[in-house]
Amino acid sequence: MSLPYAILSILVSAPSSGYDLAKRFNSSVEGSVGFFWSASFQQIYRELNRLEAKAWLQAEAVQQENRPDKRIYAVTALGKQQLCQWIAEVEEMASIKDELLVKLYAGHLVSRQTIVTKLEVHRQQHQQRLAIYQEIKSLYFKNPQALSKTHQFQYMTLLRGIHYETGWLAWFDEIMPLLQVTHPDSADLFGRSQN
Amino acid sequence: MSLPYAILSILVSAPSSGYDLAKRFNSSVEGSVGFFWSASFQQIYRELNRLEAKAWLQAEAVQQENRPDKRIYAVTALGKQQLCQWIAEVEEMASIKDELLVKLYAGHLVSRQTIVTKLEVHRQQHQQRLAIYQEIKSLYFKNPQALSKTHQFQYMTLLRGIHYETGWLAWFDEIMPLLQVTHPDSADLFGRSQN
DNA sequence: AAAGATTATTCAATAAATTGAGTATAAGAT
DNA sequence: ATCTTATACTCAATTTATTGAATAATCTTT
Repeated sequence: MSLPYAILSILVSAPSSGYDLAKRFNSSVEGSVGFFWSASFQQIYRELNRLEAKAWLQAEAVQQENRPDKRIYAVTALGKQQLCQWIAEVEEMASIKDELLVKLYAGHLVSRQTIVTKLEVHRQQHQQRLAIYQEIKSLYFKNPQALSKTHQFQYMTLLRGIHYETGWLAWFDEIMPLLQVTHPDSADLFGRSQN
Repeated sequence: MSLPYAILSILVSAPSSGYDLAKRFNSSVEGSVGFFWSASFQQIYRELNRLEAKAWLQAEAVQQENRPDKRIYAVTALGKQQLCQWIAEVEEMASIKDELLVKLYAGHLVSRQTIVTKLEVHRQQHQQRLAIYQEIKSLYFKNPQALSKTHQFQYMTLLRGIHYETGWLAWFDEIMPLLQVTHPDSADLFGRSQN
């Protein structure tokens, strides 16, 4: 389980409240951290408490005037040491769990239109994500040579996001034509939903 | 949770034992289903029992002479109907949980070599996966136009795997040079591990 | 003949993730 | 003045996933 380490990885360069962290883990706009790790706000708050109890994090209460007060978490020396140790460990390739592909695999059970519509929706979502990532790139990473070490690594994860979304789009463009054509030998000239 | 549906999706075109299913969900060689959904054998056996209890699956005991007996599961009419219903539902984009990218994000905390070595290992793993997928493509999907509907959809998921791995390789090739160069303004000429 | 690998499956403890409700402050909109 | 939205966080029930141990038959290797 890497959620605690994912939290540490962010906090180590940007101390934040649970609320801010949750946004970075869930929104594709803010921080783009959600691209490589996602977690619900309940998960994050629970984990922050655990990490504080283990003294890997320390919290500072911040009074605010225009909003509710909050607690800003920062990584302790111990936390940083634990994070470094974890980074050095060997990790497995990330496993994928993709509902769309499961559905596509069994796509022969439903109408072509059902699948095509789904693919069109997802294509647009990936397109939008890509646009966001490219926006971030052009705004904050205009000159990659001049980045600090910290930002250099963040830039690399952003590039991964861009390649990921580009890969999706290329795939959509390759398979869409396969779906729209009805082949003469397919014995399926009337749009029936069965094989 | 889509594990029950992922199981149904496979069984609907290929009735199998739990053991065979588990292999398809875990190995990148056998069936390539593990590319888009992964599950442990314990998870699969538990789910098979649940699905049988709900009558979405029916099992047939098969006596074998050269191996232990087994139970072959097949999807019932009810199971097929439930699967179709689920496919028609709207699904979210798959969320990603990638340890490597978390570690890369915090890569500034460790030595460059630590990161470079990791990336080289992963690059090779993705290269190998791609080779497997391309092997499957050239063996079983030589002539995409002539595929049955069922195989056409399996082919599309295979293509997704190929695009995915290709995207990883392109990314590795883009970022590796960024890591190996020490910039004159980086104030880090001696390979120290800190920022 | 014994040891290890492969096939085939079950059980149980623990950890983690999901879902849903709930609390509270304050800003802005209708 | 009330409704909605945003900020900020907590608790608890349920479901899922992970981890580890077992059982048992057969085949292969030493």
